[in-house]
This record gives sequence, C-alpha cells and structure tokens, in this order.
Amino acid sequence: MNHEPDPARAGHARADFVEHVLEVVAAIPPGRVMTYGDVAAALGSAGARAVGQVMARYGSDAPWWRVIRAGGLPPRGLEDRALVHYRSERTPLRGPRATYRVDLAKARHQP
DNA sequence: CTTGTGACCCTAA
DNA sequence: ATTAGGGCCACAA
Repeated sequence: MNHEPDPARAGHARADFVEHVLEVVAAIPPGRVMTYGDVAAALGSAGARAVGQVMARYGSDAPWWRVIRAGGLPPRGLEDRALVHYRSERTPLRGPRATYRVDLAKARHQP
C-alpha cells in the first residue's frame, strides 16, 4: 500500500497542530493557567512535549506564561519573567516568592 | 527513512 | 527538596 497519507489531511496535518495550540493558549483568560498536558489533551494528543516545542518556536507572541508545567511552575528559565505577569493578573500563587508555584487547584482553566 | 532535540509528565529512591 | 530513569509526541536536519 502507498505510505502516502490522505490528501485531505496531508501537507498541513501537523501545521494545524501549531495553530490549534496557539488558539487554545489564546483562549486562556487572564489569571488562569493550563498545563502543557492539559493543552495537549485539549488537542486530543498526549504530546505535552510537543506543545512545549511549539511554544518555544511560535509562542513568543502568545501569553506563554499561562501555560505551565504540571508542578505549577512556569517554563525553565522564565520563572521570574512569568512572576511579573502573575502578579499583574492576580494569578493565585502559593508558597514564598523564592519558591513560588501557581495554585493549579484555583487557577487551572478548563476549556 | 533515521537520529537528535526539547518552554514535558510520571514514578521511584 | 533533589536526582535518575523511562515514556510520550512533534519537529528539524
């Protein structure tokens, strides 16, 4: 059989993935957050890393601080930058400022 | 096609 | 809290 996929979804099957990710991220209201796994699940995929990959390349213009890790921490290296946005958006936080983490129980947004 | 990489997730010690 | 290992998906070369 031919290994070539359907023309219906060929060419931009994965390109839609990028736009879909950015769309879900853009739909997260201020003061709320979603984990990478949640975004992936919203797309029907289990690729939490793939979401991070997209954010790293195309998320520079999106509210990236609203997409965090399952542990409640923002992406590696952007913790202090994200904190500025959290304070500005009144995002529910927990713990001391040095080792803060987002309170997912309150701030988690479900589409 | 294979391989390497990454703003990840989960479990264990 | 920290480190280590395995698993998952999508992309770039």
